[in-house]
Amino acid sequence: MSATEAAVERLIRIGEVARGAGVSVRAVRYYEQQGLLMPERSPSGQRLYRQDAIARVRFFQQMFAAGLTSRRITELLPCWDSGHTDAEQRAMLRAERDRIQAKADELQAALDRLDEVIAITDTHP
Amino acid sequence: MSATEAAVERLIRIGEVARGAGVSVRAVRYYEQQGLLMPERSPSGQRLYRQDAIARVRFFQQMFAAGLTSRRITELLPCWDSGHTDAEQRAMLRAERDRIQAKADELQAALDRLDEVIAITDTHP
DNA sequence: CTAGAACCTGACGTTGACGTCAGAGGCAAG
DNA sequence: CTTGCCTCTGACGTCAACGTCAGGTTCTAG
Repeated sequence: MSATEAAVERLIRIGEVARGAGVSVRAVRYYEQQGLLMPERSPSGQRLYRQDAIARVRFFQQMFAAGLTSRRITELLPCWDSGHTDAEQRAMLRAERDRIQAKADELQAALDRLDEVIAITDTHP
Repeated sequence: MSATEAAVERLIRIGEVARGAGVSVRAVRYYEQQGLLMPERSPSGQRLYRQDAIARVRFFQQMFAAGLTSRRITELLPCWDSGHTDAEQRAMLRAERDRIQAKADELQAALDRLDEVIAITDTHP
């Protein structure tokens, strides 16, 4: 494996990214539109992604599931990519963390109430 | 306190329900539209709620926060009110419970990833 | 009696992450 | 060459839980 071979990564098309990450092609295009993913283009205009795009999309899904918006993710992507932050970004990170924690607590409370109902209705046939 | 007094509950108007539960008046009307809340009406057409409407609205909020739709809540309200369920309702209860649990796990995973980033960026000023 | 707060019924607007459709081009296999 | 799959760019549709506005009625304090 020469140095030039190491530098030339195998690029993949949008379908492979979508299948790899378990999302739709439409979703991957949407992420680009939101500034989350900036693929190269082939001479004919087709999107060409690096391998790690799949992991990135999975990461986006995880953040979406946690209630972050694509806008918020774009603002925090530099932290993730460079490992460097300013004060404002650190504050945002902590704010999001606290928000997610609060939401997790809400979920747990709802879970407890549902479990109560389930327990009651299981003994009351 | 006579028997008739006990039977006549003090009814409240929509504003009091909304303030008591910490939601908007619009939200309370919306819940009625979705079949979640069926208040009486005064002769002039104003909605009159029983005291427990406030607790019900809080319950709705908790279920919404857990990702249940108003439709799902209406389907499960009989369980909650009567404590009685058929097989289908029990299955729905368990399905919702599992969905919420899965979502809680996702949240925890997202939280862990954010905490990683926070830890790294805090040591990398 | 009157001003202002609270209430009423529609009905259209908002937000986010996509789904879906139309019409046109691109790419490998036979 | 053509068949069939993949991809492209718009652009409109969706869904849920409300927000918001308009125009009118009702209740209540002074």
